[in-house]
Amino acid sequence: MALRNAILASLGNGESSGYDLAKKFSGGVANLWTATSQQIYRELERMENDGLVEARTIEQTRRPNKRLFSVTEQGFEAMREFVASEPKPYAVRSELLVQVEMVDLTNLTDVRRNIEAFREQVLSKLKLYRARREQILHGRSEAEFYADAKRIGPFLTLKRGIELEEGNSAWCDEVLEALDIRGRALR
Amino acid sequence: MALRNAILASLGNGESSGYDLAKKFSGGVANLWTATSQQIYRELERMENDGLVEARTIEQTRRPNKRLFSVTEQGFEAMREFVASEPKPYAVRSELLVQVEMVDLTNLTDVRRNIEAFREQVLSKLKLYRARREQILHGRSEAEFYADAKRIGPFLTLKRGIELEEGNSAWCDEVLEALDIRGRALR
DNA sequence: ATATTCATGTAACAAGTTACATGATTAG
DNA sequence: CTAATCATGTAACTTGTTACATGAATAT
Repeated sequence: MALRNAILASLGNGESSGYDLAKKFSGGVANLWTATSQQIYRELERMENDGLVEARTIEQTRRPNKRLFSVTEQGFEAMREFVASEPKPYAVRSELLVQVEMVDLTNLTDVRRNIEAFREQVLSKLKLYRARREQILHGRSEAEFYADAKRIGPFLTLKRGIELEEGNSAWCDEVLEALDIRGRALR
Repeated sequence: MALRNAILASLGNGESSGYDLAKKFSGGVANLWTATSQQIYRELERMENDGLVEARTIEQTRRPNKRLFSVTEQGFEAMREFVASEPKPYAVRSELLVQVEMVDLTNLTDVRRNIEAFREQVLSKLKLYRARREQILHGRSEAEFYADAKRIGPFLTLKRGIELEEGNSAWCDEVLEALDIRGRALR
């Protein structure tokens, strides 16, 4: 019932296929939820049975046919109910953090390598997010945007995504420095 | 196999009971992983069968007996293997972010209320984390700490926790301001 | 008096992951 | 010519969540 709401939120931006949603939820653009394509196809089927979304099939000649899903009035009602409820506390699961926690009990250079690789991923995500931010603002200041725009929700969540990755990036730098100091001290 | 590593990391700080671990993993102190007590008891049992941890029973008179778990040599070997492997990308699941994404399609005041409540939780977590930080540093500068301390891993992950909550706090303020502007513009 | 803390667990169910399957198309 | 993209799904398995159960001790 939780992925369900994330899918509704995403379909609020307009109809899309399971495939499109899967791309958004694969740790990519939408920083608010992660899910695999298998989960999404399964959940879309259930949501269709429950009347929260409806699909129209697009016949394609050179591609497999696709089904574009959109939110029904019942789906919008479900969103209103969800927003009126108290959200569950957020959950973070980071294997990298677990590895860093273990650094003193295992291997410093292994951890270092994983931090460096992560740092690269973070920086490329950040580039994407910032470009998307500029695209949405389209020259307006934030205050102008908040007053004028059709929708501000997706922008506000994008902002959290940007700050999260900026935090990740700064943290990587701090950890790398700490590991340097540590390495010198232990030698 | 993932909660397993988080538990090993936690037991690296010394033996503890399922109950103690459950407290740490219930979204509380350890910002690197969340799990319920049920998951933890189940996983500890499996880990014991697999020889990664061992338990000694403490007989108590006025409390139920408790079992204190500690990492075996096999457990340490498992940690070294894990640290040598590439970590899976982190997963975030935040119902609040999903609600914010929906704000334009539902109800502004409901979202606002949930943000305000979240902000309070964030601030009290921050207070805890910062106190813990000072306690660990114990008057030393970070550089001194990195060179001297027995373990730096738990401190480095705590730092990410602090920055994460600072980010949450700043983001709450921005969202509240955005919703204010929005509210005035829509009136 | 009542709620919270300590301390463990079982059982049922929901959600998430991994592996497999298909098959044409287009970009490098 | 190889890899990636488009587009959908099924099946098996592993995790995570919720509900229930027990029962004394201590804090409000």
